Amino acid sequence: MARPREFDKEQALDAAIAVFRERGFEGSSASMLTGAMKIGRQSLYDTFGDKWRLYCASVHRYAEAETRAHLAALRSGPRAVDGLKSMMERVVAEARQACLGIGSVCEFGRRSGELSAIHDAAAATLQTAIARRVSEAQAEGDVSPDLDPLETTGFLLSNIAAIRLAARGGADDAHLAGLGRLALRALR
Amino acid sequence: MARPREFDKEQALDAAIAVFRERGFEGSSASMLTGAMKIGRQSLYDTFGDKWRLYCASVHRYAEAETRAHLAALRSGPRAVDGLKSMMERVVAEARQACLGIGSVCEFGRRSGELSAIHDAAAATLQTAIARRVSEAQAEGDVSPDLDPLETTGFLLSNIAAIRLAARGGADDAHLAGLGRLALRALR
DNA sequence: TTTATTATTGACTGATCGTTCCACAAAAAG
DNA sequence: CTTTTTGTGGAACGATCAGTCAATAATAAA
Repeated sequence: MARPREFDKEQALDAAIAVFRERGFEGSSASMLTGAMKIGRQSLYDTFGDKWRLYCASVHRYAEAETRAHLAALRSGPRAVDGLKSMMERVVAEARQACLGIGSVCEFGRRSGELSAIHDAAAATLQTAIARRVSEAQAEGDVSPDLDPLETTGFLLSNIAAIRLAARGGADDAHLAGLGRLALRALR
Repeated sequence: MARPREFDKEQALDAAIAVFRERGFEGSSASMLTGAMKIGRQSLYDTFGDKWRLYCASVHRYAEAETRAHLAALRSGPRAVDGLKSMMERVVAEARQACLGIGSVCEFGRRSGELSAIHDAAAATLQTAIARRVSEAQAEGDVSPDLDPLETTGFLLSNIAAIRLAARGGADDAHLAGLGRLALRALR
């Protein structure tokens, strides 16, 4: 048979994600990418197609990993509100790294259907999980009963983005923690 | 004497702002800019220096106009909370146009001192004005007295960014209005 | 060893990038 | 008129861009 691939595809993708997070699509050159991924230029094109496909694959992988992390935090117990709280706390703790989702939304808006589909899929998964947790928290008396679970979910998701954006803008940890705290306080 | 300038400098800058808002710095080419500004290539370099200086001038002018609009909305009466409310409502109403401030923060983070200085100056002006209004609203009983005015200001500013980001991501008007409403509800 | 597949590398493409130079047209003041 | 300044547009700069081709080396199964 043949010579096996010498580099790990997903590991290389993670390196590409790191570059795209910091520099965006337009700001990342092929040489920056191959340098970070530690693969040859030809391997990049053979394995991932072209720069745009690599970007989409990066956003997709990033969105899946991020969704997984959110869902894991949401499962924190014993009460549903504890899950919501640890979700926000994780966001605050990791806000120093730029978010690829926000970056791609800012850079492309809704111009690319391919990209929008990736975002929408991840957002839908996350939305149902958070909304369920909000409803539970309402039943447990930790979230005001006169809040609409779906609208509240949108509020939380949008505040997650806001925290990451503030971090990108240079806000310090205390400021970020305050934002997380106020977002949760808004639910009571 | 000499021939006067045939185009209006600030009007041309507004056209450049429109391009940068939608495409970012890296995504905007010199030909796109001169096309939108309706000036020759040489006039661009003579008048604004180079692409980066044009971008900084755009961000600066945009930040000043945006700050002015926020301050004007804040003055709405009769109660301080009405000012806060109309500020948020204006943001919701105009969220369909991409925000150049968010775009530049996403694209460059804190990499450029020149850009950061522009943001910080605008943010400082806005912060003191909003914080004053929050304190007044507390005195009038419309905002919970156990909220820190400065922290609350940061929360409002960050939610303004969140609303604009949600709009950039494709959220409909009802969703945006809900975000504005919940952000204000969080103050009571 | 042979064969098949993959990685690496350097040279190269055509395009576009930001930017400069230059020549010429236009307009206002002397 | 001339002078002076400004705008325009074509040509071209070197650099970099994404992407391709081809040759070579490496590796593993048959």
